[in-house]
Parts: sequence; structure tokens; C-alpha cells
Amino acid sequence: MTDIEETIDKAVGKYHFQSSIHFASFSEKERATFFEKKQLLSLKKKEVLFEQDTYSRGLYIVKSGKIKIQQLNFDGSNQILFIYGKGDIFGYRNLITNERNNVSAIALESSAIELVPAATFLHLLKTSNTLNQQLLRAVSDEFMILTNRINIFAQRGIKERLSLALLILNKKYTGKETNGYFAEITLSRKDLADYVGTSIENIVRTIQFFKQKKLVKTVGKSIIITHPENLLILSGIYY
Amino acid sequence: MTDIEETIDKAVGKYHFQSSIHFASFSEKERATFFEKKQLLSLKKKEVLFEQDTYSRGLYIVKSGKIKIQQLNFDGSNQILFIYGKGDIFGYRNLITNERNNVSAIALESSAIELVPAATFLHLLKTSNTLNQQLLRAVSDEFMILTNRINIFAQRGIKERLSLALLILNKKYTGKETNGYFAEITLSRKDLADYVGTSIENIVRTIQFFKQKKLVKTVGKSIIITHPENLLILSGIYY
DNA sequence: CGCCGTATTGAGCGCTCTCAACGAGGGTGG
DNA sequence: CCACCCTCGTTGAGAGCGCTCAATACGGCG
Repeated sequence: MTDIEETIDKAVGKYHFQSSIHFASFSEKERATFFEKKQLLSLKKKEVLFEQDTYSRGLYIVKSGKIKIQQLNFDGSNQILFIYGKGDIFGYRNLITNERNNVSAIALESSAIELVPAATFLHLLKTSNTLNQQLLRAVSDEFMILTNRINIFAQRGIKERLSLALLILNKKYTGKETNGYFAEITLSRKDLADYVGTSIENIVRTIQFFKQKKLVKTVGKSIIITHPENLLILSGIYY
Repeated sequence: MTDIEETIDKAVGKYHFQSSIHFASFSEKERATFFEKKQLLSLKKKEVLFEQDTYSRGLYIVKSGKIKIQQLNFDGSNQILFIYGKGDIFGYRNLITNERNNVSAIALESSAIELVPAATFLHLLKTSNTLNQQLLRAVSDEFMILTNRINIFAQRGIKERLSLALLILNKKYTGKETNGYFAEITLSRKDLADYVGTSIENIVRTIQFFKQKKLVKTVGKSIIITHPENLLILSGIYY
């Protein structure tokens, strides 16, 4: 990774997280209990993993694919809050607080998900201080990132928000199948709009603008960043 | 409290939190250790409790007064993320993650703050599973609230955001010195603007609009909600 | 009284949203 | 194989919202 790429990663890292648990620090017994009753779920594109206002079935771990976490409003508008990829862990916070989900989870592409049932998770939470400490650290970190994101949504315009969104998505969509640092972002215009918090038309126009400025290129419907350093400047999170 | 007030409280409750620890569930020894080295800080209006980019001195508990938590951007814009009042606990998340503060804390009025030093807190965190569990539950709850707020900032206009902000502030500013449910919100226009994420002029004009619609009245510089139920409808979080 | 910080009002521009129409591409059924 | 449909993306135009600059009012304090 080049210096520029590291700089970008560090700056963008304040606005998204990879939720995970270090199972290495678990005892052998804890790890065994954790995975004892796990189930493997297989989701097709657009399939719903869980619905808003339901209780969580357990803790989910993404083995492959991508899951969008979104919140639907009364007026029909929709906000995508997170996009989870391989290794990400979610769905457990509502178990801890014993509240209904305030979001839905839907597969963006074919995905394989591991489910640790609620009973297993809650039992281990009572007995394992390691798990408590790990989760506390993870959620605290994520809390900080959410505050940073509120700042962005409250203060920045669409160009800036889309710039940042694309830089985040570049990381989410990077994988061994893509060419080094630059990923092919295959999110639909609608999903992008819901992620950035604007209309589809605005997304399309802003992408055209980025193309004119040679910041990105498009291949079919997907987007590839060509000059992340300029996109970073445009995002307003770095100077 | 009337039915309407309860409805409002429930709806608005999804967008702000009262951070706290139930010391009752601590053992006598834990409680003693926790407060063993506490310090009492006294802050004047506008005095800085801690600065962005510094390490946290410890965990803060508000005994009286109000503290704003804000994040300053490169371009000079400022976002108020939270306003803490009596009983609120903060400043500890950065201790857990061992990162610098991503926000500053500044007194909105004369405030008394209890400081539990970092060493004490971190020591107890290692040994007390009760503390871990309590904090994990608190931060998980707050996480959910932040996601709800991101949705608001991403999707809603100024009228809606200010409506919600005033309803939240009404709760924060309610106290035994005020008349029942309706509080006198004394936040300055600048702070309101930084809280809602807009300009001072926009805040002033929107307040004028609210006054015309008989939703609020102003007494000097402070704002008093007169028809919270209509403000709630206007906020778009309830139908 | 004069000063300073804060609040208010006005005007104009630019951004963003909405409505509407058109284009491209993939899938399905005749 | 072609015609049709459906979904998704793109483009255009106009209205409204929100931002910025600038000027004026208000209120507390020295």
C-alpha cells in the first residue's frame, strides 16, 4: 500500500468500522460454547435477514457477501446506515438492550451468514468477562465513529457526503478478486442514494460531476475510483 | 404527566439518551473503589472541560449544570452532538478504546462535575464484571439512538430537525425550578444552530415560523414550547 | 453613553428536491 | 427470434429550501 493510500485509509477509518470479535482471546471452552449451536444461513440477493421492529434471533457473522442495514421512515424514505461484509458481526446490540430492532437487514448480494442463537449469546454474556470486555471496546469504538458520521450528515453537502461514501465503499468492496486498492463498487444508484441521504437523481448528477473531474470512472453500472486523493480532498475530512 | 406528554416522551426518547450507571447493583467494595479518588470540578459558563484531540482524564459525572459535547471541523463549522445534564456520565468511552477525544466538552452554564480518574476507572473495568455489563448495555442503547439520529440528519430538513431538537431540549431543560412539563430553553441561537446543523439565520427564521404557528413562544432569548404535540407532528418522527 | 456580543431581518444566489420524460438492458412469453 | 415489459439509470426543468453576506436592532455592562 502506498503512502497516499495509507493516508486515505486513516482519514476514512474515522467514518466506518469493521465490527469483530477476537476469538483468539477466548478460552477453548468459551469458543466451543459460542459456536455450539450455530446455524448457517444462505441468502439470495434482496432477501431479508431480519425486519425492523422484530426481536433479534441472535448474533450474525458475515461469512461471505454483503448485508445492508437500513431504517425505513413513515414517509417512505429509507436510510442505509451500514453495509456489512466478510467478518462483520451484528444483530447483537438489541439482544443486550432487549429491544426490538430499529433497522432491517437485507442482502445486497448472495451471502452466507452464521447465526449464533440469542440464548447462547446471552448465556455467554452473563458468564464471560472476556466477551463483555471485547464487546464493550467494540461498541465504544463504533459509538465514536457514529458521532463523526452525524457531524458529516449535519454539516456537509451531497458532493462531500458522496465522496466520503465512495471512499468507504471502496474499502468494503475491495477483495482479492479486485485489482489491488481499487474496487468495483456495484451498489445500485438507489442504494447509494439511501446511503448518502439524497435522491437518485442527485447521485447520478454528482457521479457525472466526479467523472468530469476525472475522480471516478464507470464500467456499466459500477463505479471505480481513479483518484482517491482528490476525492478525499473533496470530502472535506482532510486538508 | 398527561397521555400526550407520555406519547411525546416515548417518541422523542428514541433520539436522545441519559447516560448513567446504576450504582445500586455494585458491591459495597466496588462503589467505594470507584469514588475513592474522585475530584470535584467547578466550571463557569463557557469554560472548557476537555479539548478535542486530548486524552481523557477520566470519567465525568454531571452533578449540576449543563455540558455541551461538540466537534470542530477544519472549515470552522462546529457540531454539537450531545448536551449532558444532571446525572449524565461521559468521557469514559475514549478510555476504553484508548484513543484521543474526538470531541470537546464545554460548560453551557455554571456546572459542577465529578471526575473519577482514568486509572481508577480502568482498574475497575478490568476487575468488575458488573461495571462491564452495565456499560455495555448503556453504550449499546446509545448506539441505537445514534443510528436513529443519523437518519434524521440525513433525511430531514431544518424545520423537522429543529422541532425534534426543541423537544429534546425541553426534556434536558426541565427541572424542579421550571413549571411542570414546559421548560425554558436558554441555549443561544449559535448553539442551537450548531446542534441542529444549520446557520444562525436559519434558526432565527424557523423559530419565527414556529411562533407564527403558535408552537412556541419566546421570553427574552429563551424559548418555551407551547404546543409540543404539534411540534412532534412537524418533526416527522410520529404520525 | 458607548461598546460589544448576540439576535434579527433582508436580499440574492446556489444547491437540492421533485416531477416528468426518455434511454438502456435484461428477462419473458408469444 | 422478436416484441414487449420491467427495472434501473439518465437527463431536463422548475420550485423551494438553505446558505451567505450585509445591515440593523437589542441588551447587558463598563
